[in-house]
Amino acid sequence: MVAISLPDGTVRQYDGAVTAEQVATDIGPGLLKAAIVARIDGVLADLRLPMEQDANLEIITRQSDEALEILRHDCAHVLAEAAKELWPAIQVTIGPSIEDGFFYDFSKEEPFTPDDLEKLEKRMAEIVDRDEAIERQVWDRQQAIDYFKSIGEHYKAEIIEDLPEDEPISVYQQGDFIDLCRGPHLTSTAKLGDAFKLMKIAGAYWRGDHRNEMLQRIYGTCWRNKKELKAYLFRLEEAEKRDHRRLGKEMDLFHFQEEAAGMPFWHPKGWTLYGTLQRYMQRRLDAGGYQEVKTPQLVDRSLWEKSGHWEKFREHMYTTESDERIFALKPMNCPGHVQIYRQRLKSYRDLPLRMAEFGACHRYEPSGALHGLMRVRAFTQDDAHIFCTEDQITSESKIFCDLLMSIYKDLGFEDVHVKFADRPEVRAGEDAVWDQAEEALMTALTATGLDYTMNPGEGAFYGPKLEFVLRDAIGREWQCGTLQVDFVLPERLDASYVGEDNSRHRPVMLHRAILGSFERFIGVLIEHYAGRMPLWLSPVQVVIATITNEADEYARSVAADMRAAGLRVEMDLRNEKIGYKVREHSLAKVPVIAAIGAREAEEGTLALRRLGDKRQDVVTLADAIAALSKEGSMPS
RNA sequence: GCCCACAUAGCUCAGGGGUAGAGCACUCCCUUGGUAAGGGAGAGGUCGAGUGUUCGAAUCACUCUGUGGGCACCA
Repeated sequence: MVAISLPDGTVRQYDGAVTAEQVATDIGPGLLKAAIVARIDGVLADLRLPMEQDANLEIITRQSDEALEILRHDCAHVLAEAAKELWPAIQVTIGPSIEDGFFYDFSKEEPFTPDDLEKLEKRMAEIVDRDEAIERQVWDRQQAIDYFKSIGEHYKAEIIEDLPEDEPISVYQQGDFIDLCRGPHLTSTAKLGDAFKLMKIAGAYWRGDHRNEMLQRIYGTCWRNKKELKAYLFRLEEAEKRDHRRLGKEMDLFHFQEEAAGMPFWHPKGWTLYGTLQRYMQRRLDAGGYQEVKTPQLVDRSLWEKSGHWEKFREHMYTTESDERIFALKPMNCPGHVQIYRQRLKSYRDLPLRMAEFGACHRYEPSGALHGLMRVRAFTQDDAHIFCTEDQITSESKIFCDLLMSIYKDLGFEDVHVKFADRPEVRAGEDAVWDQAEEALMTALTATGLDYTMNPGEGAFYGPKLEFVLRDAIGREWQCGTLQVDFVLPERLDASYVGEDNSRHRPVMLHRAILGSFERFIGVLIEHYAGRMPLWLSPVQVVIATITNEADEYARSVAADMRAAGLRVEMDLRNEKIGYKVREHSLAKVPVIAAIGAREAEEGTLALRRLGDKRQDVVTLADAIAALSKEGSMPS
């Protein structure tokens, strides 16, 4: 007897081994139809996997998130089957589900064309219509390797060869297509449905290593039903409208051009936004006990050799020669800050010493890495280094995290993804030092109570780091804030302090940035707000738009009064209809339009209209200035 | 850096081996109109750069630069 316990507490008895599919059938046709996969004793498995002993069973239906992942994974398999049918010589490699969809990497002589995507989609639909049963088989390791080699699937054979010895080799067959896969999968291709779409062709290195050959990756999206697919495609379209590169142009904030690839030209409005953000940061850092400094852009290579950056990053540094010496444009501020630190003998009483700089850095980033403001070659970090004792690491880290979260909140970011990146394979420093650094940082992170995920092996070469990650309009992740513990640089650049015991000690350096770079953060900020910045950050806070020329003089005096109150104001006295002006300034994302005509001029009022709002609010000039100044001043 | 695609007016884009087109923006004129486009006229381009093929190249080929999507990289 086999007893199958279901989530609602009921237990079903069977004479012998039974499959989840059978149980679902017994419960009802509705459940069977919706069933995607089973969870047997907490582990996801095929619906047709026989349960030979008592088990806890949960039928995962189409509605669940886990089912969606299975659908996407299956969709990848169907794509691979379609590709094999259309191009028999193609080699299939891997095809996992990912956020919103899946991809599959192929090795193929001729590149895929956009037309191929249509052909593939059509063939995939046919495979779904064929209702091919998807069957799991467990093969002998060598048999599997031989089989995949015999059909020319050398990548598959390589994957099996690299699997742990004790791992069972499971393959899935649908129609004539057999693929190595851990599963689980649907019972049939028909269950996939029709809510999928191939999105784009890309290149990707085999096993993610740039020394390997480049495969052709096809990305697709897959959903439970057409309605969800349509909603997703609509969401993408909407997100495109928030792209900071597009808004940067539309709102006249910045531009790029060929002669300075990866280096933004900030226009007046963009620079106003930048400046406002910088003043805000200055205020917060000042209140946080930081001292602001400024270090040289060009520094002799010898300093970079000492710091170790020359050896590791020389290819990515801009250099210039003068007086037969080689100078590098600074790619970072740390060595400069250590020079300032070293200028006077420091005591333990000086620590923690928090040294901040809005440091303009240049890095020759690989051409393929450039991406609007998010990844540039010239950028300004809101950088700071905290020189402290080992005992102070945890408390300083905690203080920093709190400051960062408070600033992010002011800037409209409530949910921040925190990652803890620990020791990389190639690193400087003893393991004991790493143990200590990681533990101190982890203690601080735990103390903040923030949720985090691990990012194994992704720490800096000199120490572990926290990454504060924000997302852009289409969900791409960008690291903005960071906190790094460093025992190495103080040693290399000989920073020290005199301790209570009257002998010399090495301080620890905490590298930290909150925005990361002004460029990237502003890029994220624009997308986050879809260009509709809060009043205090808006480059233009109010446009005074006249309805007729008769109001011109009043408009000028209103503008003067508002400017005197510190508001950023523009006037629109053009001979255009008010509807035209409203449209234009709305498209430019100006938060407040103050319309004035003869009536307002007469009464000393303004007709205020908030961006996107149909209503207008007629208020006196004095009230308007009081309210807007309050709302428009930066958070403190 | 690697794979694929793209580059035409300030912007968004159409066209395509025989000397360049639209809409918006811009300039001028008319219009002074109460909340997301009033009307008319005009000006504006070595079709990213270079080399080649051709009687002829913006169009075809190649190289380069830049951009987009990925991958790799990210002190």
